[in-house]
Amino acid sequence: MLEDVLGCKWSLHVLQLVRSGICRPGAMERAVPGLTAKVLNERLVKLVRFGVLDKAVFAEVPPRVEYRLTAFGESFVGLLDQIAALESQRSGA
Amino acid sequence: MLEDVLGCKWSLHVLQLVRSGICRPGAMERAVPGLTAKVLNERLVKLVRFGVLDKAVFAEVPPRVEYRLTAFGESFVGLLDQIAALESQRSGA
DNA sequence: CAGTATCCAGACCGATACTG
DNA sequence: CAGTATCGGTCTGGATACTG
Repeated sequence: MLEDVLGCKWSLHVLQLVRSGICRPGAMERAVPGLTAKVLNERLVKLVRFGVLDKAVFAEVPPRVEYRLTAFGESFVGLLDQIAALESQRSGA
Repeated sequence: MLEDVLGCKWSLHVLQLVRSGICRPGAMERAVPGLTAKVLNERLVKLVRFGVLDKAVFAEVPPRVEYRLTAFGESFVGLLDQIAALESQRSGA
């Protein structure tokens, strides 16, 4: 699963975005240069399948969708953060 | 860097191997079906470059090489373990 | 606006052969 | 035995177009 989530360079960005409140596909697409709807969706779907994200669909018009971190997802990105911290600690300090 | 390490499906296996004492290329190749010398080496080199592994070359004949986890590497795999634990906890329980 | 299908190019993996 | 170079197949990402 780690493989699947991190096998794509965008996954981390997506997770980061959701965490910073950018939880709508359109906004994400605009926020990350180079990220296309297709890839974004692939990631989103997988993240949801893995229980990292939750999908909330609002039956409105225009359609609105929001993604949120699940409890599992929170822990998950937390660990990821620790790794990032470890890394910057190594290369930076 | 996370990207680079996990962008390959073998990286985790390699790390796991080193941790379990299988630290020589030949042994690794034999231990993991489907893993070829080329890919193994690519991973090893990158892992060393990132400071996750340490390479020890023995000037013997036949040539012997051993890879070990650095302090950074230890912390790194530790975090990876926590993620794995989190995951099994999620799907298993 | 969200999501999907199609097409194409590029990257990566895997096999083989060769050097030290 | 360790490591590198080359070549070919495959899989994935990226761009475009279309549907709900």
